Amino acid sequence: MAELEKYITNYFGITEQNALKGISSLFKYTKINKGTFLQKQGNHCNTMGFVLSGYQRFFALMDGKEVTQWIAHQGEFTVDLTGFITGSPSRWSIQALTDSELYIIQKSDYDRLDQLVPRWFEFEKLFMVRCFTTMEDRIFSHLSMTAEERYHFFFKHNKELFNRVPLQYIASMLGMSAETFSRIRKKQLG
Amino acid sequence: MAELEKYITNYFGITEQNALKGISSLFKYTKINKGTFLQKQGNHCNTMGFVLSGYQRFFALMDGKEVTQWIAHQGEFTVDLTGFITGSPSRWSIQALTDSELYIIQKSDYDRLDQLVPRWFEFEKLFMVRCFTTMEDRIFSHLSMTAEERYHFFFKHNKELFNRVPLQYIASMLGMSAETFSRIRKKQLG
DNA sequence: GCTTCTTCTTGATATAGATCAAGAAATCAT
DNA sequence: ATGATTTCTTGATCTATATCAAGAAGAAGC
Repeated sequence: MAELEKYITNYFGITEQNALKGISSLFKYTKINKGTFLQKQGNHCNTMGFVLSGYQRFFALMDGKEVTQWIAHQGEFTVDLTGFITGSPSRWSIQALTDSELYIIQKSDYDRLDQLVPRWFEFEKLFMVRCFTTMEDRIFSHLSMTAEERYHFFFKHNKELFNRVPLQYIASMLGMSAETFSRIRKKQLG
Repeated sequence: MAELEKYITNYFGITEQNALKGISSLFKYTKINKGTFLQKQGNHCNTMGFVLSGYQRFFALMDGKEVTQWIAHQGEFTVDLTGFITGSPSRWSIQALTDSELYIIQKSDYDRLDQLVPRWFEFEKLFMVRCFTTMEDRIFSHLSMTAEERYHFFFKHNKELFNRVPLQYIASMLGMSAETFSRIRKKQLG
C-alpha cells in the first residue's frame, strides 16, 4: 500500500498520515488479465482503478471503428472521470492491453472519502484541474502540430509505452492512421 | 446581479440564497472595449471573468502564429483555469473580439469563497469536471472527425457566433485553415 | 518447433486540407 | 460618404496523411 499512498500524495497533494491510511484502506488490490474489460461504454461507472502495473486502453466506437482516447499506465487512474463523478453512462470502454495490477475503489466508498479526509473536495478539485490541463494541452497539440510533431512529442514523454502495447492504438490516440505512424517511426529509427 | 446568480446556479449547482448573494457580491461589473486584453500569455492570472455579453478569444503564439484555443461567450468564464487555480503563468492571452460586459472577480476574493459558501470546493470540483468533459469531447472530435464534420458539429451548437466574430478565429479553434473553413461554409450555404 | 493469429510495414494511389496569391467584400475611421 | 484596413473568398497548386492491398514480421497456442 505504500506505493498507493505515495501516489496519492503526488496526485492529490495529501500528506497527513491518517488521511492516507484511510484512503488507501478503501482500495482493493486486484490482478486482471490482458483483455479484461474494466468498463464498458454506456454502462454505469462503479469503480475507479489506480494502476500499479500494466496498460489499459480507453476507447469508443465511432462509425464502426474503435477510436482510442487514452492509454493509462502506472501511476494513473483508469476511470471515465465524467461518468464516475456525475453518474452519467461511461463514454469509454476500458480494456487491459496487458496483464495488470490495480488498486480499485468502489464508487460507494469513493463517495465517503469526504467524511474520511479533511479537505477532500479541495484535493479532488486540484486533481480535476490537473486532468483538465492535460486535456487542454492535447487539444492545443491538435490545433498547432502536425502528426509527426505529435508523434515526437509523445514519444519523448512516453518511450516505454512504444515497446509494450500495439502501436496501432498509440496511432489512434494521437489522431493518425497506423500506416502514417509506422512511416514516421521508420524515419525516426534511422 | 440576478443574471449572475442564475448562471452560478446553473454552473455550480448552488441554490442557497445566502451563498448566491455572497458569491455575486464579490464580482464587479465591468465594461471593456473590443481589443482589450483580459489576460496576457505568461502573466499571472489574477482575475476570472464571467461573460454577460460579447466574445473573448483565448489564444497562444506557436511558431510565430496565433492559435485560437477557444472563444468565450455569454454565460461562460474567461480565465486560464489552470493558471488561475494553480498559480502557474497564463498559457493563453485573452482578448475581447467585441465590446463586452463581464462580472470580474479577483483571485484574492475567489480564494475566500470557501469561507463564504458551504461546500464550495464540492461545487468547484463539479465545475472542473464539466470543463474536463468539454475538453475530452473536443479531443475525441479531433481523433474521430474530419474538418467538415467538426465544422458542422460546432455550427449546430454555436450558430450565433458565426455572425459575430472573424471566421478565421473559429477556423483556428476548430483546427483548420481559414480557406478550408471558407470552402466548407460555401458548400453549407448552398 | 510449427501453426495460427495478430500486428507491422511497405508501395501505390487517392484525397483532405494547407499554402500561396490576388481580388472582392465587409468593416472601420475620419 | 470616402478611403483605409481588415476579413473573406476563390483558384491553382502542393503536401501531409488516409486508404487499400499484400506481404513480412512477431507473438501466442498447441
